Amino acid sequence: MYAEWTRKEWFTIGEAAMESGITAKMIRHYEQVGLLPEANRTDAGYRLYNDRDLHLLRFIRHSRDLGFSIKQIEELLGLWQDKSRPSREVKKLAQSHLNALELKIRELNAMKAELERLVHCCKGDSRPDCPILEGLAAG
Amino acid sequence: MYAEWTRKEWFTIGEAAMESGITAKMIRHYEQVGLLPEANRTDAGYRLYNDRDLHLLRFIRHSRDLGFSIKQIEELLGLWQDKSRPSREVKKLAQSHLNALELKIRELNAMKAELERLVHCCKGDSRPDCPILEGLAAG
DNA sequence: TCTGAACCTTCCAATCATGGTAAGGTCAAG
DNA sequence: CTTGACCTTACCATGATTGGAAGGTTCAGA
Repeated sequence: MYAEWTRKEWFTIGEAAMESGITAKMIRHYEQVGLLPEANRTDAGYRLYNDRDLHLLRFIRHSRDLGFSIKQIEELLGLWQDKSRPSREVKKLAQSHLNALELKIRELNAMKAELERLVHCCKGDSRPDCPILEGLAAG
Repeated sequence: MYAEWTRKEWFTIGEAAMESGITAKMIRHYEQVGLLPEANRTDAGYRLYNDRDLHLLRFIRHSRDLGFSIKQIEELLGLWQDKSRPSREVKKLAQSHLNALELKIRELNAMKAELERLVHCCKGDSRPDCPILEGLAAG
């Protein structure tokens, strides 16, 4: 046998967590709710992850970073693994999430605008009269 | 006694819900978690609300509409009822929530921008190659 | 007066993603 | 062989809201 450089084959859940940016806690959780397949185990019962698993974990992490829900990520994973999916379906899912994001942003911006209005009206000194409270009371 | 027009004195929880825009369910909940004082009751145990209570409920609703948390609303109510509060304190609370709102908006906008980028790259047809999935896999 | 609808009550549970704790098993290094 | 860092499972908590179940009350119409 020739000595050759190989990357690490198996990772504990802690290492997988470091690699993927998902906490060990959440990895176990994702497995429990069926987002992840059951992990391989050592004789002692420790979970073991390989490169393929890490790839999956990173996919999940990036999806979560974009705000997809667990249910949506489940769908994305299905599409990802289905090599014959029509990209139309992926785009539809992404577009739908994009719409939700935009709606949420609009809502938050409306809150922000109104709150800014109130905050700008309030002197913020030691006296009690406060347009913020008046605004909340009056609507 | 002279007959005089008086508005309704007491409201059931259902009527208070209609008036305030907070569901009866949530009114009970707010009472249970201490946001609201215990309501008056009929002999039969029905909750009864008067104009003052409705005023309070509306204050809560408007606060909630601006995205304040229950805990923050509790503080706001305390300040509202303290006629000698310095408006500084109200403004501080509002400003802090405003900062949180702005942070959240920035996060959502970052998600939106990245997701838009991916969506724009994806043809969304019947073929399987999909930059969205590739983007999620690559990060 | 009976009946049924529309109220009301309390309690318990689920959502979603995440974090925390406790009580214990495993493993490598000193 | 002990120590400390890891791992295991199981359970509980968060925050705001919603839902249901099981039961009591009120009120209008027949």
